[in-house]
Amino acid sequence: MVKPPCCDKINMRKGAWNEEGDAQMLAFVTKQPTSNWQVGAPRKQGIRRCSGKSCKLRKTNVTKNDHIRQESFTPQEEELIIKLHSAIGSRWPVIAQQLPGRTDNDVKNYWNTKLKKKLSAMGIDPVTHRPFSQMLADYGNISGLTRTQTRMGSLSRDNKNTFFMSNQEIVQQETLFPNFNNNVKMEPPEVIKTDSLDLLTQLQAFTHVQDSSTNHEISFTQFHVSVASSSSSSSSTSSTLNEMTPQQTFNWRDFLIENSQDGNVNEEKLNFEAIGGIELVKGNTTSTNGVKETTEEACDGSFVEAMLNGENDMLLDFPGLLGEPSYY
DNA sequence: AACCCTTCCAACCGCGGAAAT
DNA sequence: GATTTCCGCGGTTGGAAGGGT
Repeated sequence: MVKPPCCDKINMRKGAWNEEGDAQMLAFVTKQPTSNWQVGAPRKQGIRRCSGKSCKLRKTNVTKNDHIRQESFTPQEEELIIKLHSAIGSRWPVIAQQLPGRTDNDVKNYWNTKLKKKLSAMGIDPVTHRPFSQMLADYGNISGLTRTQTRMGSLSRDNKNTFFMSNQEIVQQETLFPNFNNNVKMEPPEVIKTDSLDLLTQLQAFTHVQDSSTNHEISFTQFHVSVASSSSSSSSTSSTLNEMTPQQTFNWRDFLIENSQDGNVNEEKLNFEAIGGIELVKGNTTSTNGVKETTEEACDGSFVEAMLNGENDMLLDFPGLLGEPSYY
């Protein structure tokens, strides 16, 4: 047995909503719990729209004036959108979370209609956030690398794209985004402010991958993030940085590096989850008596996302990232 | 005034994963 | 486990509004 269809899509109304439909919809959604208007109930109330999907979207737009900003995006918001898109791609709900008063659709529309063109005009590919010239140059150099080297090379180039632009590109960006090069500088601040943008900048900064045809290595700069103790340690969701009070210092190096307890072997293990342009990777580098071995795999970026959301007890939520302390 | 072009944004479409049966 | 629907999300479309000629 399967679930009955909520909507046969016959006699359903499409296109713009009118006042009558809005009134019906609002009367319905204010009476019903959210779980009810996600299914077929709206149609039973005479609202001739297919499922609650359309109602939900319309409600978002109708109630927009109450809490959503109507003015155009500020340069600071533009910068943040570009940085976040560079880091996590077109995950608009996540990006919109970092922009109070903006919906995911607002951000998406702004990106598609304005920012993509702006970046293209600057000679930067809005998909990879790399200069077109560099992409063309790289296009001829794809052969000859192993799979890992190719991917790590990509990560490296993405970071170069973020941090090491040509003078011409920097001038272009300074013209269009006066504050943009706050992101370009490699050095993360020693003491971290508690807002998401800085967290992202630091995430980009801590993984600096050097790539060559013969080896690659991961390094980072030590710095600290101020985070608060969670008031409810068992829950990691819905806490925001604004609600937190800095109480303790978290050291990235302590988190990322596991040192061997064996005094006879000089070992350390570096765990990482890195933002690499359009890629997210996690893995670890084990160094035994100076011999390094790195494993990597694609990841869903949940760790990065948790940090962006200010989930201060993220270490408890990502035990798999640290893995079992194994040395070999 | 009429037409054309551009911009903006609400709404729709289709996909993939989750949930229900 | 298989099948079907639900739902969230990214991408796209189309109409309204405004500006230029």
